[in-house]
Amino acid sequence: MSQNRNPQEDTPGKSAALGDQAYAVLKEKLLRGSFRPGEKLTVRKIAQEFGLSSTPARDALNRLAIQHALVYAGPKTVVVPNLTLSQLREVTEMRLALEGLAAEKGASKTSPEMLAQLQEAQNRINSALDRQAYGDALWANKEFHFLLYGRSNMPILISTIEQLWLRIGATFHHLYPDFAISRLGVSNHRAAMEGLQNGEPAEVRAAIETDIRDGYRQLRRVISEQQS
Amino acid sequence: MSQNRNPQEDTPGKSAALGDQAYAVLKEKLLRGSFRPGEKLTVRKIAQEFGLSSTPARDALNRLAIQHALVYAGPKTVVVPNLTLSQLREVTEMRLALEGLAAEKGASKTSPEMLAQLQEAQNRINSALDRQAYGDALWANKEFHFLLYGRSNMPILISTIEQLWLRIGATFHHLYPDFAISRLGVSNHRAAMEGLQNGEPAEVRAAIETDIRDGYRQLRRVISEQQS
DNA sequence: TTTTCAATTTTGATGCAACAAAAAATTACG
DNA sequence: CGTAATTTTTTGTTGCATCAAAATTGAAAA
Repeated sequence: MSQNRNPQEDTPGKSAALGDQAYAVLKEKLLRGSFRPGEKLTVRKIAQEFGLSSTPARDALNRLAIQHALVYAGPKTVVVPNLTLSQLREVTEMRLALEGLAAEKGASKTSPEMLAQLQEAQNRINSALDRQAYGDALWANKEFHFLLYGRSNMPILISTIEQLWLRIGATFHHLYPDFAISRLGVSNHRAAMEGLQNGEPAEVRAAIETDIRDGYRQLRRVISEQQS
Repeated sequence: MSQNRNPQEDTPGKSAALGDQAYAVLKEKLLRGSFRPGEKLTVRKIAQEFGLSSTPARDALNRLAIQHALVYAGPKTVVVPNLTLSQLREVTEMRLALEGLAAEKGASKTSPEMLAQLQEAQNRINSALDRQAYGDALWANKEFHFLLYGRSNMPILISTIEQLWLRIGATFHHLYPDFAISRLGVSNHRAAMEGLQNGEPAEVRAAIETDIRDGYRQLRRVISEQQS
């Protein structure tokens, strides 16, 4: 749990204010899909939960709302977002453009250590899937992707991608109570690592794009069923 | 001056809070490059300037800082950002991917009215350049681009692009005290409109990409000179 | 039973004062 | 005269009380 507002993009100063912690925790829960979409969050409830006054609690919620990690359902009601199909489609197109770019750039700066790290992340994905620990699987999956993107040395790009993940994060919640996640992207990840090993950035990009498209189909199904 | 937090992406509720106005005004000034990069902004100064207490003023500054429209220079000092060359390069690559996408999507949903609006915006750009009113020229230029992007019906994409413009906005400040802006993108804009008229989205995308690259070269020159 | 309207409670926004930490200014020392 | 230490000022953060607006509940009427 980092007390930094954004692990990717440095924030030179900005000591860990009290409200930053609440922000970080909430953000992580949102990313992992721990919240039920549509769940209502109030200043006072957060304040009580974290044991602080309303000012920093309100800060944390506001920050998340600005990033659209939370959305307004009414003038005085912030809720965990529930993506519509058209929003999911839009985010997917953006992810293809942005993560494609990040993957290609990251792949062009490969190293043996990174490959090992990726493999390690993949192992964790597999083991989590075996244990049916879908939350962990999603988490490790996130690490796999951002490990690759991180090599691009493009902090702004990465933080923007993170924003997109934040938006879809809550939707994952629908994924793991009932639905089994198929071995999402195992072969895609393997293809990415192969491309990496052989110094073929375009191949890595293609693999990641396919991975994104596969994930899109999964979520699309969930959202369709959930909307009906 | 809209009291809405984000003109592109709807925010159903969220009445125009007091601090929202300060936020909107500051954001606009940032976008137009009215601030000198490196300029220090303090809570109390903003509070006094807008005639409010520290709480909403602090809110406004915080929001801008989250979006990186302002950055921390120290633990207690937010300043108007001064892009480095590498940041400019990064933003440019992201703009190419994102605005290219938006342009192409927007172009595929063209209409005669839009063409007229674009032409009107272009006229305003030209007249502003004649008057050497560079602030106005930049403003009309922004309108031209977002008019096109707006047709894409992709609000998330558009707000993300706006974020990027927010980041580079302040850099424009260096542009217009001394430097004359060459007729930036006049021919590119014409090419875009032509492609639009002929129903060639790919052509529009190419024109916009060229426009972005041209603008990049301009800013690169300014930043290089300013850094030395 | 359903709908409408009023009363009640909840909730976000704001101003303000107090506090701690960081900046800036000033002084002392080399 | 320049540098380091110290004092003074500035500044962000937080808690809390208050207010207005919105959400919720409940009652009354159709």
